[in-house]
Amino acid sequence: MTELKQPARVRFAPSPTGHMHLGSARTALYNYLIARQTGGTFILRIEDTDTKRYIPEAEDELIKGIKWLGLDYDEGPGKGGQYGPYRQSERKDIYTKFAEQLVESGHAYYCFCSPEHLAKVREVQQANKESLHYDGTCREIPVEDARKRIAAGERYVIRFKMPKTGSITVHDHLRGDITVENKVLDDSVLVKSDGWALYHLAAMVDDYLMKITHVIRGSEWLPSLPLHMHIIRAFGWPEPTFIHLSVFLKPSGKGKMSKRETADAMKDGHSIFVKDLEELGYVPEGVVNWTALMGWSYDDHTEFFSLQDLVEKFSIDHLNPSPAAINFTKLDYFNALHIRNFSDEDLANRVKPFLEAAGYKTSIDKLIILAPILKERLPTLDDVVDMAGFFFKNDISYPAEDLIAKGLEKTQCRQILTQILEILNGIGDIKKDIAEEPMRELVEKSGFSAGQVFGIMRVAVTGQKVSPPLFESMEVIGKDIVLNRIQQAIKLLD
RNA sequence: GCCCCCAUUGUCUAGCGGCCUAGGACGUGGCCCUCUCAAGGCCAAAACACGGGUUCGAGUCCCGUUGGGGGCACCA
Repeated sequence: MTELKQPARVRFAPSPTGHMHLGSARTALYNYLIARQTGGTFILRIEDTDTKRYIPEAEDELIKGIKWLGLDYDEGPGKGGQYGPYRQSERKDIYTKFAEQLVESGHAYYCFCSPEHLAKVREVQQANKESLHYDGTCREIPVEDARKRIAAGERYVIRFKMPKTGSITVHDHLRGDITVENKVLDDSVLVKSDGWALYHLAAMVDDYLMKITHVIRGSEWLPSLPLHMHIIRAFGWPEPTFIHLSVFLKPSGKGKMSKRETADAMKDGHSIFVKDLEELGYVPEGVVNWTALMGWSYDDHTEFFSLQDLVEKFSIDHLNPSPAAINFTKLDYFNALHIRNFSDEDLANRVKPFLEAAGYKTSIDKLIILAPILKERLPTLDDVVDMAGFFFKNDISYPAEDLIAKGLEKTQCRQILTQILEILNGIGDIKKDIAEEPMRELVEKSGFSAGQVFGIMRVAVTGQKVSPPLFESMEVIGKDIVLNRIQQAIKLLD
């Protein structure tokens, strides 16, 4: 704890090509945590160099998502910062400059191969069961010749000139040293024929220029770490600490979530997309706690963490490199745990939009009163609609048979209701401490079980077989409406 | 086909050579509490993939096998 830490400059660098999912959320979280923990800087960088896959709404969703999670960034789109711009689409010239520098220093070359040629090469390699790689056609074209062809209008890309021999050792903070033979590495394209840099170049350039100290990203990047390190070393830049996070697997642990499985999860009220999670009634505290623990742990028993706890306790030294299967039931658990932890006011405010979306007219005051009896019963905020909707309706409706308690006849139930009505009518107030005692006496006299009597009463008053505690509920509903509903129930049994 | 990574109960994980007859949590089963549903309490079943080494001693280190995952684009 007394360990001195240098302020980290870290970045979350998503591409705006789709919905923000759990994997991204965790990557963003971990980046945020070490930034805050070290008094460093959390940067948002949009990697939008692929104009073909660009989705205009995606950037907004991304920003909304990380803000919802509570991860505010220090530098990035909409925030500025001295290392901007923070959208790669606004940095094209920078990449071109560095790419040319690589050509100049002999670490890269111009390539004029057509896509058709490349496809054919791949096809042949595939047929021969060889590894797939560029065939090197343009590798040895003298730079002066290449420049002439470019001047003459030929289309070209810039490729990295990967050494043919030797090996490179890279370091991943979770896995240690990884050594690969250069000959299995490819002459990857750095700049496309449309002039846009590819990830491999753009990200390395930006990380350097933005003075990134720790690169925390998904493990799908691990195979290209050797290439990235070659690029970094070709420039002679300092090497950031690389941390490749394991991927999330589908609940069965067999592979990633497919489109189909994602849709099926949604039917169950679960999703891997941040925006869905919000709509489904998950709270950021729960999502953060849950995702933080998929791949990281504090000790052998502590599991409840607020964002602030995580800022204090997170450590990149306790990361787990193995892939983790998503466990939605555990998300439900963490979500419920955090909901229970909310103050009454907080819960009231968070639950209100869900009731309103369901068409109920609500008031914060009433919700604050309700909060204590609701808290324990809400796996998600959305559950408030089923659990507490009856507090906000004028007319409740339910099938008459719900009024007939197990083991009782219709007439017996009707009689009980009549007695309940009498008792409630006779007392001044239906507050719990006033109403409960006479009701218990009724149970005693009737010879039926508390479960039977209160069950009938519950349906009559709430219209539901499942509800928050009866007497507390009646108190909130108010005497007039309670009596009225019981009368309705009696009529229903006629 | 080639390359890389990973490997403790169903799932998330603790474990960094002796504190392990392997700990916690979710889930599951049972009991208690109880006006329903929850919440809470108690209890139970459930794991070191396999085979070789190294060591006085291995879940922990090394090698192999198997299994799983990821990557091999003018995507990120």
